[in-house]
Amino acid sequence: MVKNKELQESRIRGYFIEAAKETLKGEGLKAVNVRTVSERAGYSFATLYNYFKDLNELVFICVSDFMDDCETSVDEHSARFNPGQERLKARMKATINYFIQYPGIFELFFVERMNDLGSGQPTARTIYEFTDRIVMDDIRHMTGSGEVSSEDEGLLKMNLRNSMAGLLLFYNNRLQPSDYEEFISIVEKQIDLSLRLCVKHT
Amino acid sequence: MVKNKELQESRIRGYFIEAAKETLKGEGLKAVNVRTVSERAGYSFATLYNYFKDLNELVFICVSDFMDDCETSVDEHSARFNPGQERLKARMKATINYFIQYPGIFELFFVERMNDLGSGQPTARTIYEFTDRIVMDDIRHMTGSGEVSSEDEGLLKMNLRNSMAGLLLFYNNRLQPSDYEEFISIVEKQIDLSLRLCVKHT
DNA sequence: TAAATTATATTATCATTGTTCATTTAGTTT
DNA sequence: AAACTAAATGAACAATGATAATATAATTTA
Repeated sequence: MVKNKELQESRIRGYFIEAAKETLKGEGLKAVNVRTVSERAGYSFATLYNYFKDLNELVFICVSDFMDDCETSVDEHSARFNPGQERLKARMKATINYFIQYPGIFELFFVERMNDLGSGQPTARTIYEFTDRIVMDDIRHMTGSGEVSSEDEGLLKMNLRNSMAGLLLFYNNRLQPSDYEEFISIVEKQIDLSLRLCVKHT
Repeated sequence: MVKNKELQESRIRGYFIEAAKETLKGEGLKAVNVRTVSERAGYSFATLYNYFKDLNELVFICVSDFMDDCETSVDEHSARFNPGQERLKARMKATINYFIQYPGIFELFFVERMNDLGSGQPTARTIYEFTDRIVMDDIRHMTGSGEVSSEDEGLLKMNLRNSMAGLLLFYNNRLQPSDYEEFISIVEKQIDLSLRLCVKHT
């Protein structure tokens, strides 16, 4: 029966994916290697190659899982706000907090160049668009209500995207600023600044 | 004679450093390995360890060299402008162009986490401050002339720093946007936006 | 049910890269 | 020339990604 086989296969793939995700969340990308992940999944390292082309394929399957995770977390943290500026801020902060909580995932998303082959290209676009998707609804809302002009819509999105990536890059990779409190205060300032640029009469 | 020995040693160190820099500029961080670099320097791989603690030490010596390179290039490209807004823009663009020209160096500066040990910590701070140093003079000038309020001085610096890192991160690592022309136009927009935020009556 | 076939998991093995160490080679002093 | 010192190197090991041949388990067929 073909159906059973598919189910079983996808379960085993799932064990490897789960193991890779745990390792990424806990110890980061550097700790993800064929032997560690396979052992965590309960298989020999060679078995991994029966279910994935190579380690990269496995790792980048995790990317889309984490995107869903992150969006869910952001939705939860912003549900109590009305659409618009306040919710936008909440969503930005939730996104940043997600990546702070799991530096390994940030690394995976933004830092590790989508290795070599064509398999990376679509992933790259997905990630790029991910950041826009996080803020899209609220920016649309603000454009709709006239708070943001339609020329500024794209600029705001761009500035939020770039500065968020920059903030996380410096904080996660460089430990700068060194403590979390200070970092959060800088995040606030950066988001307010982006909004100040574009939002009329704040 | 002790002096001779030091000179000879520092020359040989220089051969390794030069080889590492060439490889970084040309093929990027991934291509830098003990054997490649040593061969390029004209020595066996083992010789490298007579002059450097390990490969990381060698690589991070390159960082400060490249910072100097970059600053020189930025100075050249902005020399014809008067201090202030226009020169600031020119310097930002020159910085971005430098890293576009050598994606491997960007990777080295911003992406590769200063590995593990304590040797990384000071380097991290140096790099963080590097971006500020690029724009410092002009922002000071604008504060002095009253174009930028003293509260906004820090915000402008922060936004420029973060958004520059973000822009390069997306462009270099993700090839997004895909062509250079479009990227440059986005860079223009981003810089203008940062300035718009903070500079009075532009 | 036993044999044959297929699917799955694993061990053995190789290639690459960073690193160390003992040995060789070259240079210097006596 | 012999003894000594310093520099350069090759042999070797560990970690990691990957492949392929073999062993094991499951399934089908006679």
